[in-house]
Amino acid sequence: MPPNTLPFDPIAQARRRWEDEGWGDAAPGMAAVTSIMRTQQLLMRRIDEQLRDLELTFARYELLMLLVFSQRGALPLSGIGSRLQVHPASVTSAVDRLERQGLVRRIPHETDRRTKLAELTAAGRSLALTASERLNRTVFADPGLPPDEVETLNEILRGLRHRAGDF
Amino acid sequence: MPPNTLPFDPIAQARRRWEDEGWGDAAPGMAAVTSIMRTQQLLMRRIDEQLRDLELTFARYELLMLLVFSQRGALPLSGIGSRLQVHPASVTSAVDRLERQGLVRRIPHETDRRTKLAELTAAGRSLALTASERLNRTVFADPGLPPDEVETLNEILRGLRHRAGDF
DNA sequence: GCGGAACGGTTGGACGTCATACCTTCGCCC
DNA sequence: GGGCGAAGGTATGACGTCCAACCGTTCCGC
Repeated sequence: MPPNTLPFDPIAQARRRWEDEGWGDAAPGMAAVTSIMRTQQLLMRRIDEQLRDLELTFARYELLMLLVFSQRGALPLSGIGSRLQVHPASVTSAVDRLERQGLVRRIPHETDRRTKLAELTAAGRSLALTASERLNRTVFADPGLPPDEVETLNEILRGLRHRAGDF
Repeated sequence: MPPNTLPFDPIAQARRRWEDEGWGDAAPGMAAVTSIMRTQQLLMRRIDEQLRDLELTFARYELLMLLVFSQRGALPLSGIGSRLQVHPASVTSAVDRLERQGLVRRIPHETDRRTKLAELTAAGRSLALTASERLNRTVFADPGLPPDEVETLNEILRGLRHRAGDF
């Protein structure tokens, strides 16, 4: 991992260059998009670092938590895909790995023979809670922002996601 | 791509479940982190869709733009890595592809024989500008937020990145 | 000066994501 | 009720990211 610290803000610099180039109308949006990308990268590293010794990734953690909160402890793969907004092939791949790890089982749908459900195992449920406890403590409880900015961020991104067709 | 639109905000739902679980102190941060992840996913798709027929990805586009703005049109691979905050292996891989596409050339460093520079070709510079024009028009000029929220977002994320050691 | 530490880059492997193509099963409509 | 399109999953392959290990080069301290 590159824990390098730059001597300046690369995004502010890019924004100035955008303006110099005559792209002033697009400069704020460029900065915002780039900021999101970079922040995601930083957070993802921080999270995966916490999950590494549990042999989980954020993608698989999210999938597990989805099952934990799904009462029956089982969901059709298609449901997982639309809930997490990822490609069907990604779901297949994640469930494959979780199944190999013994955290999830594939079971047939009651009536629809096309559909398969991913069902949480006891080990899967237990590991999901361990991981949650750790992420809550080391990342979510202090994401790196004052509480009022966390809320502002949530509101702004909620609007963006809504307009982007997320929900 | 899953252009699926959910009938509710999945992050708001997750937040409520976090609170029900007794994790209220971590709930806002969890929502913020998850929002960043999901927003990045949406934006990345939107961008890659625009770049696809130029045979570029956002990662390679960023690398090209770095070179465009580097006066000499050339930078050491290590410099690219620390500027974009990506692993050296990722730089090698991106430059490999750009070189195959004829957009970049690897040239030796004047004095340090360990170092290689990635140098923009004429085709690389031209394609970078075409891609910029398109992204400015289709994404950056309207990222999906009102202008004041774009600025607020930029400020909040600037702080987060700073405290995360980005610069 | 010289020997070991640090640096720059590459390689190979793991994982996540997507696109495309394909198979099975379901559902609907004539 | 038969056929055809849609839906659920999977396989394959491309790309991006990281880690761990490695090689050659440079730097530095004794």
